[in-house]
Amino acid sequence: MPELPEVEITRRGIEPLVLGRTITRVDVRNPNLRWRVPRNFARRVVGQQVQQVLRRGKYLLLQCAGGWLIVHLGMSGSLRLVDPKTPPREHDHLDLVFGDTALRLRDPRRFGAVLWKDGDLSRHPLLAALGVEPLGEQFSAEFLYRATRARQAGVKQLLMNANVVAGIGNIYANESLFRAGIRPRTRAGRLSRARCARLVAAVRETLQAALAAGGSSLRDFVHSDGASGYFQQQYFVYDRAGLPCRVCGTAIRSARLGQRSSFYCPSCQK
DNA sequence: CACCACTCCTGCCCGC
DNA sequence: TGCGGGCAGGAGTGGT
Repeated sequence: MPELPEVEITRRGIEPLVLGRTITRVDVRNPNLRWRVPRNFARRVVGQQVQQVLRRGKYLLLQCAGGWLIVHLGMSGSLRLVDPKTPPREHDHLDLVFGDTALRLRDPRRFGAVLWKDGDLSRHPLLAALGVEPLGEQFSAEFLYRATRARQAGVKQLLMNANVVAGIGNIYANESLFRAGIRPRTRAGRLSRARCARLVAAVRETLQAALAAGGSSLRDFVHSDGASGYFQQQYFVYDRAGLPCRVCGTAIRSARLGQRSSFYCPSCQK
C-alpha cells in the first residue's frame, strides 16, 4: 500500500510532467472516494495551471494558480501518467487531463481522496494539525523525547499518530522499531533520550531505504499502466509472524496493538 | 487533552 | 468448484 515513500516517489514521478501544465479536462468516472468528488469539481479545476507539486505526510499537493488539489492515495490508490485515450480499467475512477497526457487515479478500495481547495491551503482542516515531517529537520531526538513525555500509549501508536509525525504507516512503524531495537508496546513516555535518538535515526533510515528502492523503479512506477503497483521490498518484521528474524533467527511475533497488527523480534527488540 | 472504537471498501485467504 | 465469512488497512470522526 502507498506509504510515505511511495507517495514521495509518485510526487517525483509526476512533477516533471505536470509542472507548469494546465488542466484541460477532468473525467470523473466514479466520484465515490473517501469523500465524494463534488459535481462542480471539474468546473473549478479545469483551466488551473500547476505551479508546484508538494507532499505533506501522505498527502500530495498540487499548487495551482487559483487553489490546491489535495490527493490522498488511501491504502490502494495509485496515480499513473497515461495517454488520455488509453481505455480506463476497472477502478480507474478519475483522470486529470493535461492536453496529451493524463494523471489517472486507480483505487480499488476507494479510501483515497481528491479534493479541491480554493485559494490558500493554510489552516486546511486535513493538514493544519499534522505533525512534523519524518524526513525533515524538525523530527529530532529532542523533538521525539518531548513529544513522548507523559504519553501512556505504546511507542508504535505514537509513531503512527499523524499529529505528532506525519505519514508513518503501519509497515514503516514496525520496520523502524525493529531497526531501533524497541518493542512496539514500550510506553512512549518511558523512552530515554538515547532511545528516542535511535528511533529517530531508525525512522529516517527505514524511509530512506524505501525511497532508494522505489527510486530505482520510478520509471515503471509512474509510466507503465500495466505494472502491478508499488515497489516490493524485503521487510524485517512486517507480515513475518512465525518466520525467522533475518538478523538472529528468532521467530517473529505478532500482536494486536491499537487495532493494528504489530510485528517484532522478541530477541532483537526490547 | 489522550485515547479508543468505529467507519468507509475490496481483494484475498480460508474452510466447507 | 463455488460461496460465505473474516480480515487488513489510513485516517477522520465521534465518544469517553
